[in-house]
Amino acid sequence: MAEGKLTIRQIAELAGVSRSTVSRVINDHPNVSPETREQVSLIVAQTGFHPDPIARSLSSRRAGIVGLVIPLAIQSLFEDPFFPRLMQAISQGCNTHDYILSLFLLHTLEEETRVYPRISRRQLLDGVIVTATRNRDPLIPQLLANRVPFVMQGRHEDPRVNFVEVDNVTGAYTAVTHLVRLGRRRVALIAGPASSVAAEDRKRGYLNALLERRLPVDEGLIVHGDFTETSGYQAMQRLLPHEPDAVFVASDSMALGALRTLREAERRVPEEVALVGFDDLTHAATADPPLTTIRQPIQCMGALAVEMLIDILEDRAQPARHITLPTELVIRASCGSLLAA
Amino acid sequence: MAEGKLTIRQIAELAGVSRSTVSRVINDHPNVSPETREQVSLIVAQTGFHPDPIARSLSSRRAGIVGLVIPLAIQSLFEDPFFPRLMQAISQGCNTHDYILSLFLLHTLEEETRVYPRISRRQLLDGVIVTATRNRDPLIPQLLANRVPFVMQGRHEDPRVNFVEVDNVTGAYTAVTHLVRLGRRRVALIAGPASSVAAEDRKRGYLNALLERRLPVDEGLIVHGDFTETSGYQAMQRLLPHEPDAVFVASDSMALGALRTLREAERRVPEEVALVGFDDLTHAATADPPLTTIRQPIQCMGALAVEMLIDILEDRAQPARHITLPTELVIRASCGSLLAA
DNA sequence: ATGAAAGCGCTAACAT
DNA sequence: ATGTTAGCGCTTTCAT
Repeated sequence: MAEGKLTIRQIAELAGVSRSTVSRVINDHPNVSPETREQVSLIVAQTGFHPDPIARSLSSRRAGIVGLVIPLAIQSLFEDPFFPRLMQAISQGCNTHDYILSLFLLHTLEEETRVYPRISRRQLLDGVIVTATRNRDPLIPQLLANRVPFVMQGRHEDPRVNFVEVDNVTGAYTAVTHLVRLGRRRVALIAGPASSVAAEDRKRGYLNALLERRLPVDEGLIVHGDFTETSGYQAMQRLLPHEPDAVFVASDSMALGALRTLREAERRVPEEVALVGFDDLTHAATADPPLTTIRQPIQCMGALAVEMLIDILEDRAQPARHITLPTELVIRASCGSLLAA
Repeated sequence: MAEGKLTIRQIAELAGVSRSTVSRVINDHPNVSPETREQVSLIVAQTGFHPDPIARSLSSRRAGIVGLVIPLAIQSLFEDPFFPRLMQAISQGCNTHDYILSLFLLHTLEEETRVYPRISRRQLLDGVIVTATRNRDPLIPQLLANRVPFVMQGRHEDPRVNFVEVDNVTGAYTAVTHLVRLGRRRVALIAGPASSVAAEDRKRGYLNALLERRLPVDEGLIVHGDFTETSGYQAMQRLLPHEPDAVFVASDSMALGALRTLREAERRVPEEVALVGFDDLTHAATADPPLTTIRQPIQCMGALAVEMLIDILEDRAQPARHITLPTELVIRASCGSLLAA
């Protein structure tokens, strides 16, 4: 139990073997006789010895640390539970696999330019998970150039990039088609920021649904927010003069904001304006009226991102992997499906 | 620019000096002549050399990594923006000081028992920030025993513990006194979990305010939640039969839940039941009615926690420091102050 | 002011 | 199966 400065050397002396043998025991190498292993393990357990991770990293060239990068965090990190849920899943995955998670939230472009190089240098970090990227995030080419193993949450056009995403196009398409089938003809869109890949895909799904039904695309019915409640509130205000009879909102947070606008404007939901959100956050179910939404498996994405990254780290170079998870339409009151009933 | 395997050794050769000298230049040691420094710096810049942080850590016994521990994260991390905001501030502080932030979210007791020892062993982590603790979190004695430098967000009874907290007692006292002054006589409390230090302090503030005004303490008017919206919703339901004319709710998230209950029960807020929350989250201002609340400086707490920890890391052992930040009563419609106007 | 040399604690050939 | 040895890349005395 006595600490002090316990090293592999002392353990070797106490066990009457060489340091290599202790190292082998610690790292579960095969070439150790059962008795020796037993003996050494005993000493290790008795002394409470734990190898110094830094020294271990220096010789083995791996640190057991995974980075999670969230660029431009300031926009919606505070308000939107998306990132907390993702982080939670990623953290859990790291805990399970005995990796340590380092968090890089980049709030400003200045921070980004300072911190990106440190992430890309592939020192300290074994691999990286990158999330919430805009279309041309400069981090990606840097990571590729430096051969840093990484996985993205959200798709990326470069085929070399590993990613886990959700089928945003189909999700949005499903939402809009659902509204159209219910008889809505002026379906508006509150989109996410133009720079976001997910937002872009959801917009495409919206357009696909309209085109397929031969419905006109009215530019006045398309407005942009930044995924926050406040931006949804403002977007809905801009939409009101164009008299939509339904709105597909690209995130639940924005949908809650839109709901607030509609309440203030005394428009009945879903009778006058039907609403479908995206995410299925906890708050969606308790909104007034409860929000119909496209559920995306956030935690699952996080868990898969970790799995994929660790696979890459431990197997080394494989062909790039792309996983696209399905979404699910969750029908509640806000879309008007339940009006007939 | 050519990478490959750039080490301090190559730089030394290129600059025609010894490795020690390069090390001195890199670390801004005084004993280097201006010319030599100039010369070496030039080579470093030209080659884009960056010392390997792991090797550096091994010799210097410091890694430049700070841990952030959030125990029992599952409860409210998803829903309540408190932690994201705190993390954001802590992350920013780390970025500023060139520390890397490692995140430890412990979701279950099993994870806790597995991960706590790794945190306490003071390998890899230079120091730790611990947040959201329950009364007797076993991590604290472990950290103290191992002499791990750490700072808590939230007070701790052991005087050796450094912490940054908010004056929860006075905050709650202010909220309740405000309600009493407005003529409310049956002021209820939706408290946080009994295990939380902050929740306990807010309860004490509530009790102090009642006692000072010689108002009876009715146990039926005190219920507990877990800081989430849902728990606030349920807590308010339990409160309704006891007919409070006001409620102090220990977090805005719970207050939003309480508001939902009151809306469903068709109780008018603030006319029939006045409400004061705690936190001043973004959603408080946009609630219907807008929520009177006790603002606490979350970001400031985070920033100060980082500053304090880094002071400790770089100055070494000082007497323990305790910072208590003030709260602020933010008056909106839900408390009834504006009824007269 | 500079360099030589001894580690930091561990892993991983290589030798036996 | 076990031990010997040479690093991993850097910092830091200690000489000079």
